[in-house]
Amino acid sequence: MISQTLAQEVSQLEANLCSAFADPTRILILYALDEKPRSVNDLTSELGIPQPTTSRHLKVLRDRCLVQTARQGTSITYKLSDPRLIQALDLLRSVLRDQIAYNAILMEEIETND
Amino acid sequence: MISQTLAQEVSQLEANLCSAFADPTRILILYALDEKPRSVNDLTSELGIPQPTTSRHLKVLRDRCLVQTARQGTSITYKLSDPRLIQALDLLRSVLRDQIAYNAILMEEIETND
DNA sequence: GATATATATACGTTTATTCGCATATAGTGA
DNA sequence: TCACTATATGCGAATAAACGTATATATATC
Repeated sequence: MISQTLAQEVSQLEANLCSAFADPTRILILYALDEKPRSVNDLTSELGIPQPTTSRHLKVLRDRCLVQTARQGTSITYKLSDPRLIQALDLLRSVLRDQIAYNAILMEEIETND
Repeated sequence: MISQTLAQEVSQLEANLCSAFADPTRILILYALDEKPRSVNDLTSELGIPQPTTSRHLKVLRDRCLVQTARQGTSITYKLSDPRLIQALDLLRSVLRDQIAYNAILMEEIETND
């Protein structure tokens, strides 16, 4: 039995952090913010989604301290709070790439044996 | 406007992968499997959860190819399919640690100014 | 101070997730 | 083949997420 409560507490926090990644729009937002800081309006027009949707996704990221805000005159600029977030996402993306490559090989096998 | 459809498709896949991380029990399972491969029963008793719960969480991981299975006699051994999954989780955990450390400093500041 | 623009929130609805419990399925070994 | 054990699934209930539309808040400029 792995030491309970502490490990559970940590994994609870970690899962909560990860739940921010469990939405495709938020992934796009994070990568966009990694490229350069942007305002809500910038993100809204670049992603082609309604402004309230952008705002709500940003709130999810803000609540978990994944982004930081700074008012720039009339607008608010969001930026990534930690580059490791993108490092982690890139790692997962590389896993994804290998999975797809593997599936492609399987597909070829099937076609060859056909 | 960032090139749509392709970027969207990728982020959709990535979000789907990440949704596997959005549950504390699955985080515990992944770390346990990283330590060493285990059967469903092993995980069930180590995590202290009902067996059907273990099985369903494993299904989520299996559906996303995050774990691999091998029958060992009467039981089924699960193992991590890619070490990068833990690398990514560790990165996020380090972000979490820094967040907590930062909050601790803030707390001290408040107490000092009190 | 009033208006305009940027951002955030409220509300209701729809869709996913999770869980407990019961039960089904599938290998194994006699 | 039959029963035993390990694993998986079905079902219903409870909880949480996401979205569209409307609206509120806040800063800036006149």
